Amino acid sequence: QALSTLDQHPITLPEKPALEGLEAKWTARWEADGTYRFDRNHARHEVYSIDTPPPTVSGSLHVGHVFSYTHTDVIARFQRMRGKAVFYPMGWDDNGLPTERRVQNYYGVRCDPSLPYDPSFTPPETPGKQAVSVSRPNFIELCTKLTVEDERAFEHLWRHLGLSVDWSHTYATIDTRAQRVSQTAFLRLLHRGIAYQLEAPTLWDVDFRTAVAQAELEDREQPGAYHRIRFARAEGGVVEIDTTRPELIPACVALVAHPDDERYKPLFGTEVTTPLFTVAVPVKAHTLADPEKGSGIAMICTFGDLTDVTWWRELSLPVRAVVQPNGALRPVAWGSPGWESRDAARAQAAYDQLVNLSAAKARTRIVDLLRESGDLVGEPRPITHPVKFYEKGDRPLEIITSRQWFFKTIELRDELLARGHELAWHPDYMRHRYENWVNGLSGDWCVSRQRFFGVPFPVWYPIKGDGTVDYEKRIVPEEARLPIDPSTDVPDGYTQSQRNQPNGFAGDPDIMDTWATSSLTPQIAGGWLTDADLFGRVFPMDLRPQSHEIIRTWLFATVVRAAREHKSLPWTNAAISGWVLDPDRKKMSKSKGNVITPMALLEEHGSDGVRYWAASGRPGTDTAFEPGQMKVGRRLAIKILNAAKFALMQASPRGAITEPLDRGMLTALSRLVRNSTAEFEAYDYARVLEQTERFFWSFCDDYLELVKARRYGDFTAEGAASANSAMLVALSALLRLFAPFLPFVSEEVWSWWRPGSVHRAAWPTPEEIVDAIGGEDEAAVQVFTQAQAALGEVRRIKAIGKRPVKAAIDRAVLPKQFLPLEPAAHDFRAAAHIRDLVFEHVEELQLTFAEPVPESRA
RNA sequence: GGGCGGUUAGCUCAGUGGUAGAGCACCGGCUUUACACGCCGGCUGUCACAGGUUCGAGUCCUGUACCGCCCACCA
Repeated sequence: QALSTLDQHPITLPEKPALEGLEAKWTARWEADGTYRFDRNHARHEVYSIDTPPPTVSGSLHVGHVFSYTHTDVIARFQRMRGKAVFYPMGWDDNGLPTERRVQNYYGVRCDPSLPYDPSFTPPETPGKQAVSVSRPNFIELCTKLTVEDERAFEHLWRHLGLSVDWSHTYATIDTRAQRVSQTAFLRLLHRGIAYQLEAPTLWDVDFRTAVAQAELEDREQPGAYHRIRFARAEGGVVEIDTTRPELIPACVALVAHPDDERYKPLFGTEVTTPLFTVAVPVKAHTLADPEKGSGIAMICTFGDLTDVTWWRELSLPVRAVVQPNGALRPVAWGSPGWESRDAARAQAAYDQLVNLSAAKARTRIVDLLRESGDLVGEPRPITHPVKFYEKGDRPLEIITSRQWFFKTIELRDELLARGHELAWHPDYMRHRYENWVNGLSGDWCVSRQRFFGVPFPVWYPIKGDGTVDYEKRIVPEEARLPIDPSTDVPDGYTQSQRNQPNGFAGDPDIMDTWATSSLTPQIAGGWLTDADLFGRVFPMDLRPQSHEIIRTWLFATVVRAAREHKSLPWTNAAISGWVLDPDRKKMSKSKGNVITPMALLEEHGSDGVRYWAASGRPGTDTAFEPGQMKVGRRLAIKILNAAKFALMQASPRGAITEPLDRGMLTALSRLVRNSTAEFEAYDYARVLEQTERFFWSFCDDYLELVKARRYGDFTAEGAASANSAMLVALSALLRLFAPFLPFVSEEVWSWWRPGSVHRAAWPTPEEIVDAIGGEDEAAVQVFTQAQAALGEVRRIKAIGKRPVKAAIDRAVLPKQFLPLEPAAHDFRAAAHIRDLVFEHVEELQLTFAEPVPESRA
């Protein structure tokens, strides 16, 4: 800011500046003043909009959240100071299994979707031993009630951390608006044939009893064992297969080997008989069979793994399913249609020992049976192998045939790759994860879950006269009716009494995958459907901040939905945060028991101190949890208080900035501002902090120390005026450079002498700084930088005091380096902390100042 | 098996072809009138390894090793 404007405000300094209490003071003030309120009276290009990740409120916030949300806030504050109207909403992810589990335990209830809504229901005071069954709407009410309390605690923490969120723009992924967006988008996809229903083998969690999507899988290395099993050949003899899942022998529908495998070529087209159950199954050829694995020939079961599904589909095999949704083997009447056996009595006798056992228990049992029957060759050979798990599950996934909703995504692959290319990634290499995922998509997106707390599918089905549900004839509501819950709401033309009756209707029992709703966060937060004016000003958004492990889920799904609904990207930039690692280099997480309460950290180190540590983490880079860095940040904040106090405590006289040291410092500062702005534009906030901090410490330790005597008036009034004015110009710019990182201390110091909030002040420009000295002063920069270097040398002379002074100066004060210092010589002579030693020998120094400059350096 | 990062001081990490850096930790000195929550100084390096390009490589290229993450078809 120009010198003249710096003169316009009175300076009010506290006796003893301190960080304590700044969070409470300024969060209240910012709220009262609406400092971070989004002003929608701006066109799209004047807006910077952020698709804030909605944290899962049923969990607790941990230091990883503080880390990544600080990154977003730093960017938001920068953009705001650059003059953008920043749209920075906050969402709460309260939709999904984690909340559901928490509510069940907290209130002692269980959701039963067949029950009618009870408006007068209140949960028991203390959860009873027996869970109380409640309707889905009642269950959702309890979820909402509990999450509201969680959200309050989260908001308090976020405010204390200093997030510059506009708290009038909040949403929850289960709230009415989100449900309406989610259901509307679903119905539109349904009408366009992009959402479809299919009865098909699906990955299934037997504990949660729900389908899960490809994106929610993880592989875990599990102990297992190869079992070599004999199948009887029709013409006599046996064929041996290896399997890790012998309990699925009753579900075996074929054997398969590679078409080029000479060992098994003679068997293709023949039948073999399964052990124990004596079922005749064909031997087939398929290229997915690996001759190197096991005995080279595999058993196909319905269904042991995803390869089984592929074989089953491509080889047109029948289904013989034994695993139930709860993971136990279902009762089977051997000899009945589909379960034909050469010896049904023997099959039944064997199977009766397995029925209703879990897969793991059935495996143990069948091994005994196979051993007794002589069909087990040798003993099981232990191995460890990757097994697919639901990421939140405890038991391996099964594959169960069920009716599920899907969104077509495979057909979109090329467009999705193009969108990923179009998106600006920070850091850029994160785009590979997305491309990797899109290229590896193996099926359409299964979006239905057999759970309760979520957005229901807004669909009913007519029931035929014979009482069967007609899934082909869906009944869907008008968009204007949304959101609806088909388990309690009644379709037009029906009455409640016709629910689940012949010639009546049935509601779709499922809910949507949590990503099916959270993939619409830009639409939910931006007011799609409800506030077209707002939506037009914020969408597509500017920034999606998120962590890298959910690129394949949240980021991917959001890109899919925007491509479908808006034919665009949902945002132009994706900023990917790394993880916080504990001292063992492991990701900090609740399960590992190494999580530190964020509020305790903020109280110990101050929000600015914690933010300093967080903002030092570069985009995408995993960062060690390091309280030491928080202490450093806290010290920096304290230093800012004290340096500002020094600059402001005797801020007159003021006047033209004439001294070379002052002019050089400001020119260097203008270059810092130029670089910082470019780095911030490139989302490299950590570098801005690092370089600003470096400049600031030198500003304190070198510049302020050198000009101290001059500003106190030891020389001329003009010299003092030059120093005072330069310090004010520098302080103004430095405070604004620090403001995105250290919002509390910056605001505190700003309030001593500047009007308004620093967070609404204009981001500094190189021009405003050099304007104060009438343009860049390159010669003065040399004085300034040489002064910094020379000061270091001079300090060493002092420290080496025991050596002969002449030798020390010869070593340290390289004459050629000192030439540009002559204009600052009086500052050097006056600098208190070096005066005592060095300038006893001022004669020597003056001699060195007089050395001519070598040609090579001129 | 495929992909992506990383490897620099005891620790955490910057380093954008041109004399190896910062902070922390450690050791020593200093009540110095903004700050002892401060200031000053010191110690600490086969820049993972091997080749190559270049006048010059921590930096660019090739390969190897190790660490981490993402993905993949569980016989």
